[in-house]
Parts: sequence; structure tokens; C-alpha cells
Amino acid sequence: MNSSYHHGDLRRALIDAAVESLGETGPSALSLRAVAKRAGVSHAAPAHHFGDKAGLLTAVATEGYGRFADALERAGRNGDFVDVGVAYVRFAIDNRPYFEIMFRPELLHEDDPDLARAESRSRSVLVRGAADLAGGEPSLSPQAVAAWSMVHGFAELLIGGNFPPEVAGDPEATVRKIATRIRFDPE
Amino acid sequence: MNSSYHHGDLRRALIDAAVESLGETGPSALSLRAVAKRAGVSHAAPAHHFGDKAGLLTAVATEGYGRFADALERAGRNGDFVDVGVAYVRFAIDNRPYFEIMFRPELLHEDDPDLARAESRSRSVLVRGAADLAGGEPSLSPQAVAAWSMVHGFAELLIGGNFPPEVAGDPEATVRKIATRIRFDPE
DNA sequence: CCGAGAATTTGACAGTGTCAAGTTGTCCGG
DNA sequence: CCGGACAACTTGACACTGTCAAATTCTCGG
Repeated sequence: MNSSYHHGDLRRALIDAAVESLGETGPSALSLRAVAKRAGVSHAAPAHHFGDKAGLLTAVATEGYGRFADALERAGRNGDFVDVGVAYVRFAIDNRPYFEIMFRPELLHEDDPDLARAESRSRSVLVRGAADLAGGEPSLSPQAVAAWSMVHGFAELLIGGNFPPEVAGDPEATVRKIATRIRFDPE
Repeated sequence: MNSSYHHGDLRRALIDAAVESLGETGPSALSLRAVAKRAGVSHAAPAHHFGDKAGLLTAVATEGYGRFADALERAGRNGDFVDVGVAYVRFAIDNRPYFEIMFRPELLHEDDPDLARAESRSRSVLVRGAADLAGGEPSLSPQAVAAWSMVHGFAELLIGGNFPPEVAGDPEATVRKIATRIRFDPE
């Protein structure tokens, strides 16, 4: 029981440390060595578990997609797709460290099977919600693309600080108002 | 006035080199020294002109916002807001190196006055287009937020490779179809 | 023509990711 | 009980990065 050796679940601790670090410094300034130091291990320990910096971020993104799918699923329980949209941007706000990474392919190992699984799960939750709205189409309908794009763009613009105070102040209200009033022309 | 002993306009050459580099390697892997080498100058030359790595990226983003505003303005000439939306995502596709940087505040010097000017210009072009649609409101109406979010989210998701082939194949057609059929309920 | 001042280079420094090799812990078959 | 195999982790090194200070090179106005 040498104290220099980490006996608990180091993989878990490293992911947590990475998320904390991401929350403080943002993705571009994330340092593997800083993460290692925060977890109390040597600078090369992360490489052993994740291979790569991208590997660590992939693990974070995978966990993020898992939580994301959970949140969307929970919000969609009562059949109102507006709630799913609201949950989408709420997740981006509340889990910003995850969200800032999840849609940045150049930072991740896209071929990772776990990541792909988690990704496709949250995508399917999203599409199912949109399909309910549009009338049960299996694939990505134009309506679904539109809805997804809108909530995603809103989240990104909000996080990037591109909105004036009156909309950034209560983003949930704004997205709810918009999502409620929006319609899709047949034809 | 600005002629240097290197050869022409080094500032210009460095921005161009940065854009090329961004196009090849993406923003996260951009190296100041690689940019300098590409421009044929020493590794510390960029610092003199831009102070910082963020300074160089700020200059790139400023130029990007300029071109962006031009493109949106050109597209809005004939009063159809759908064209502006299409131009938005077309810009993201055609000028990906710029677009990938423009909405990433943590990579830039947000307080830079030139950047702020260029930003607010393209924003005002966008809002003016949306105001025409909504009936002349000056500030950011819910409709404008919705429209902006949608085209922006579409562009980001598209660039991130999140869409299946049938929509990524002809993105312009998809965004046009969506933008044409979308409506906004008057309460 | 020359000296001031700007543009650029040179050299150094701390920090980064990644790899190879060494060290330390764990566990299991005898 | 024990020895050795195996995984987890550390140590040390390497090339590369951004940034800064000092030295150099060019330009131009007097």
C-alpha cells in the first residue's frame, strides 16, 4: 500500500480531473500534465489509461454523450418535444465542460466504438423525439434537422457569448418561447 | 509606410499562412512556428505583428467576419431572407478555416476593437435581414434568434460531420428546403 | 550620410505530449 | 509461503510549442 501508487479507480479520477480542468481553463488550454497533477499521479499516467490526449477527451466525450442521452430521454418522457429542446440547451449550460468537447471531432478519436455507441444513442433519442413530432418517420426528417439545428445553434451561440443580455439572461425561457411558436409548413 | 525588409506585407503573408495552416490541420493543431516557417520568416516574427497566438487568430477572425458580412449582405440584396440563411452555411463550408475560429471566444482577444467592429457589422446584417422578415423590429427578435440559431447550428453540425450523407451531400438544398417551410406562429 | 527607430532574427526558457525503459505493486499457480 | 508473471505506474528523455529579452538588420528623415 504505497501511497505513491493510486489504489482507487484512477481512470475515473483522471476523467473527473479532466472535467474540472476543462471547466476552469477550456478545452484549448487543457494540459495532460495538469490533469495528472490534479489527480495526484505522474505526468505519464494518463497515457497508460487513454493512450493519447485525444483518448482522454474521447472518454470524457463518451461520458458526456451518456449523460446527454439520459437528460434528453428524461425530458422526452411526457411526449412534448419542446421539453427535449429545452433540456438540450440546459445540458449545454449545466454540463459545459462536456458539451464543449462532444461536437469537436478533431479533438477526439472518432473511431472509438464506445464513443460511437454513446453518440448514436443520444442521436436516436433526439430523432425519436422529432419523429413523434413529424409523424413517425424513422430517418432524419427535415423537421428533425431543423429542430436539432435550432437548439444546437442556440446552445453554441449562447455559450459563445453571442447573445445580448435580454436573451442570455433567461435562455431557457427564450428557447421555450421559440420552440413553442415555431411551425413547419406542409407542402 | 508598412513596407518591410522581408518582402511585401508580412502581416498579410502571415494571415494567409495561418489560414492555409488552419485549413490543413484545424485550429487545435495550429502552430505559430509552422505559420512562420510557411511565410518564410523566423519563429518569433508573428509575435511582433500580433503579440500573441490569440492575436494572430484575432486578425484571422476579424478578416473572416469581414468576408462573412460581405457574403451575407450580397445574399440579402434581393430581400429574401432564405438566401441569407443559405449564404450563412455556404460561407461556413467555403471558408471553413475562418468559420472554425470566428465563434470560439477562448481562442481570440475579444476586447480587440477591430474584431468587435467586424463582429457587430455581420451581426447587424443578420439582424436587419431578420427584421425585414419579422416586420422591422430593431433589436434581436425571437424570430431572429430562432433563424440565426437554426442556420448556425446547421452549419456547425454539418462541419462536425454529424449529419447522415443524404443531408450532408447537398447541404444547400437541405437548408433551403427547411428555411422555406419554416413558419413562426403569432402567439 | 548617419543615426534613430522600427522590423526581424537569435537565443533562451518553461511547459507540452509522447515514447522507452525502469520500478513498484498485485495476484495466482506450485 | 513463495516466486514469478503481469499490469499499473514512474522516471527520464526527446522534440516541439509559445513567449520573452537582447542582438541584429533594414528604412528613412534630418
